[in-house]
Amino acid sequence: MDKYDVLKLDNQLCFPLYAASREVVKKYHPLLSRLDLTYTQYITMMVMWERREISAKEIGERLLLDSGTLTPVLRSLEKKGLITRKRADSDERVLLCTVTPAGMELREQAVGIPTELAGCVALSPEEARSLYHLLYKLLGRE
Amino acid sequence: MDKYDVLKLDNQLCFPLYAASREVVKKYHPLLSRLDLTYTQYITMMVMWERREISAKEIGERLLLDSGTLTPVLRSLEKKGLITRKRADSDERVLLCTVTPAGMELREQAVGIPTELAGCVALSPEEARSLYHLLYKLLGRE
DNA sequence: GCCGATTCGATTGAATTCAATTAAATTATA
DNA sequence: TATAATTTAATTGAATTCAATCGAATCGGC
Repeated sequence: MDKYDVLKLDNQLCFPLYAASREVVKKYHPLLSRLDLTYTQYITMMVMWERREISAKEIGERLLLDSGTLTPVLRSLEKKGLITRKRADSDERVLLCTVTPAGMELREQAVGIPTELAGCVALSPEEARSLYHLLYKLLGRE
Repeated sequence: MDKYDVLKLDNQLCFPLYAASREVVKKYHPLLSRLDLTYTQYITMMVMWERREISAKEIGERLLLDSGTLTPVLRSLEKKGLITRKRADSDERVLLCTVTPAGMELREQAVGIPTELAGCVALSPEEARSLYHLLYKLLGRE
């Protein structure tokens, strides 16, 4: 036991968090490529399916993404015809995003993905619940 | 309760994993910038501090990173004088990385980081342990 | 109305991240 | 020994990711 043990990879909490996140996103790849979506585009569409019309700022708050990440994602979703982007009448600084009918249709093809992915995860339902709560606690959201 | 509930952001396990990973890496940023290291460079140096001499392939296995990510990281660490890169005599395909004296000295400045970061994390020791084990289980490594 | 502060989105630049491919070297097999 | 298969890095290309900065629009106090 020496003072450098705190710097061992196996003693880090952050590393498995970082690695697990990348591994799970990687598992989504084959499923999402069938919908021609990246993972970031997918979670953005999740917000759009829930809210139908929402400002770019609110999307960023929900996903914890800043505009440097979100701006190209939203543009790409608009280019695919899944959302529209327009300035709000009441405040020209606000970018309003609205899901299109084609965007809503995509939800039909996406509905199988969560269960399909759950099959790839080696956690019991209680473990998954426990992990979920710990992560939200880590995010300072409960 | 309709069939689209599985697509709600709040019902995803992957999203808080993805968001928490980015948030925690972001917390490292001010600490690591004092060492002129990015997070990826930091965990690579952790491996180097433990192993002193190791092949690029083994680093990738340890960090779950492929060569497309690792190659520029190793080059950058060499450029800073923290490691050296050379081909193995026994097998020219193997890239051997060795930590330099300057690289070992950097460990002295890094040793405070884990405890400094622990202060930013709102989890009790038991919760942290529990999260650690769940993440390694998710990674299929226990 | 006027001016400074704030908000919002876009832009830029550096670093990841990974799939897919290539190239070189080694090993295994006929 | 030839040839095929495998291993290991490197390269390429597309998409993130975020810090820092900018410009336009709005808001607040006077």
